[in-house]
Amino acid sequence: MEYIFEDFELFENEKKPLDKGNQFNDKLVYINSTLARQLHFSENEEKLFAMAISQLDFYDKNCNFSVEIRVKDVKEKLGLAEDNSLYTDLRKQYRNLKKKTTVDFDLGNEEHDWIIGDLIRTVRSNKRKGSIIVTFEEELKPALQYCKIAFTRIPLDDTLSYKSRYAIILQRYLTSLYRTGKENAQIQWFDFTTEQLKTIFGLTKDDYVKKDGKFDRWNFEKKTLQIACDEINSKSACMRIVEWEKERARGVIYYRIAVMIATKIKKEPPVIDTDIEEEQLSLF
DNA sequence: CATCGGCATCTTGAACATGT
DNA sequence: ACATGTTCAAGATGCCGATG
Repeated sequence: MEYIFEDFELFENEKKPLDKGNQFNDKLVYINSTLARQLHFSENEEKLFAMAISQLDFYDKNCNFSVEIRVKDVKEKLGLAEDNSLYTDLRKQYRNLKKKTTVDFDLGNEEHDWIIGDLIRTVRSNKRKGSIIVTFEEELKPALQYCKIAFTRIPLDDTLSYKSRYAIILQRYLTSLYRTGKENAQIQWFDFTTEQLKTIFGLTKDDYVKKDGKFDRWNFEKKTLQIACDEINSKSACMRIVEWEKERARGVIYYRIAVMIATKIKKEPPVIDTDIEEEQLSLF
């Protein structure tokens, strides 16, 4: 599975804003998984990145790939303490974040074979103004556009409320697959092989493999999928994992995940009972 | 009897907090 | 800003019972 850039042109020529509508296709998912494999953020880094990229506007003609972030707002959203170490802590976190935004893609076009770079070029602080300026790498615009879609089509508050990064990743991925229909919040099923799920979660082949070479499925489920589903169900404003199950077909074990996403959110999203009725869905 | 999946518990290391 | 202590999630280990 290699990264393909051929559809980047499509996005360049796309007229409507990338973060409106539901323009996802298989290629997005394809690239998404490549990015997922390369971007391994901790929870806080996921949040800082999502906040930064949510401010990026590709349709601003004067877009200079810089976003100004109010430290006051970051502090509030992440629940950081107001003390002298605030800027020191943020400095450290942004430093780590920048390091982890290194991407390495095969281009395979006539001009270039591949490209290596950091999605974030610089991070500057202006303590007097109380802001931090994040500058993204202009040369990686296509990758940033995919990130923009993937990271900001889900409510920022969902991302910010999760403790497990697997919840953030799973919601992002399921959202990219989910087709919004006329009916609000229909249940849709998605199948993943174990290998696909590991890729989505940014795990390597060797993760959750016992010393004897056997895959540690129980721990894998409990520590990634189960935690992610539980967090989404208890905290997300718009997504519910109705259920997930294992299925064996031709020796390969599939995970089938039933998900529903509300596009119109009423005041309080209902809690999902174990056996949910069709009528209840329309309320959601 | 051997293998495998299910499970509880132990270990470790990264992230976070605290003190200097 | 750095060093040190603390916490907790991720991963490892190994037992147990079911299955064939």
